[in-house]
Amino acid sequence: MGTKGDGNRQRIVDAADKLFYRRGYNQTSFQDISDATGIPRGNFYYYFKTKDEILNAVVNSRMDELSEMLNHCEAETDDARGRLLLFSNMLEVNQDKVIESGCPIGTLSSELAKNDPTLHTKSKQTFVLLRNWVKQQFDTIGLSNADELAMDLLAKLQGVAVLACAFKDVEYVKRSHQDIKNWINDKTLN
Amino acid sequence: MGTKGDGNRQRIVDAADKLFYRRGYNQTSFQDISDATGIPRGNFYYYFKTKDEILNAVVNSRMDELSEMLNHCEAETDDARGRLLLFSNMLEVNQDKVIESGCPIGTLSSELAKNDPTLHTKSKQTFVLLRNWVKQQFDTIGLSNADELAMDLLAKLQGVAVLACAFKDVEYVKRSHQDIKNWINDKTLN
DNA sequence: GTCTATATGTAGATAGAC
DNA sequence: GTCTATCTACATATAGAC
Repeated sequence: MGTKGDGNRQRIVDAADKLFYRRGYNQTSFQDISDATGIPRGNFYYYFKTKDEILNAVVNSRMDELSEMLNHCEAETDDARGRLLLFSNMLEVNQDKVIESGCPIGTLSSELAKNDPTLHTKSKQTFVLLRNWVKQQFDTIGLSNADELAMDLLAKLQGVAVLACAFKDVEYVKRSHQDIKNWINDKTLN
Repeated sequence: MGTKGDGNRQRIVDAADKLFYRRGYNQTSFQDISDATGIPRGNFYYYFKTKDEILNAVVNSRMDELSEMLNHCEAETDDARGRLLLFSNMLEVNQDKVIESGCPIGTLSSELAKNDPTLHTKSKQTFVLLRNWVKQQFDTIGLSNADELAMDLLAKLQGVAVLACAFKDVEYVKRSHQDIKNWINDKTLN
């Protein structure tokens, strides 16, 4: 807190964030992060005891950014439907990254599910955050099955992300995004 | 062909298939496959020049199994809707594995998208096989947007698989499978 | 706080005896 | 065809000088 190293710590987290997304957690080495930041490998252990701790910091950082984005959606409009539509825009806004590397939340979760359960649980937190926020929007409208609708919306986004990345298809993303917006309207308009 | 080593070759492929699914391609070592089969590490290079070649053989093996399964769906009924419903049962039949490790096709594709493009292209073949088969079923019914419907169905399955694995939720799988069956009926019943 | 040098383990891949 | 021994590279992690 307030010490000189905080800048370096954040630079490590930011570089790891991008690399974990683009290459995966397991395929990202300390050397990769060192190359990206200019900070020597050995120095990382001053900030983090293990690679797991870097992942922890990355997930926390992602959740902070996500919360900010969701707060922005809330600030834009009082209408829950409008908030959900804004949220769903994420898919098309990030379409290039999604086509290249998939959804950062989904792919990290899928990767870590095959390794350490502790790491998988940590990565899951981002999904929980999303699920609760989306549920809250459906709740506001007064829908009794808000949590199921939240899961359905997240599943739609994840499914599109997996196929968009597999087939590298921009048009598919655009079409699917429109389908999702139609679905949101369908569920939220009485 | 017909030589003594074919049995060992298949044992390697089968063990690698399971390990690539449960631990991921990158996280599976030759030692892991050796432990699973009892065949020494160094022996693998008699059958495969590189690890990539093992992946190639695994994907080919998976496509053979998948083709067999799809042929089985076709043999069961002449009704395209019935075939699609049978196909969608895959989700609930394999629910335990899906919850533990996700969809074998989707997670492999997502993993390899972050590494070698060549490997990703290879893994994509399984998706292409599925897409074409599902499209063919919708075609049979006479739907003009058969390919879009095929992508939509695959996306639904992938989305459910990602979330089922992330949240480890059996009830969610069962409910979503029912939703998918309803969707298939909705699209195929005039 | 920052850096270099290094320890230790294990990965994929090879050589060569049998 | 099958196996052991080994090579080379690189992974995470540590020790200790500055």
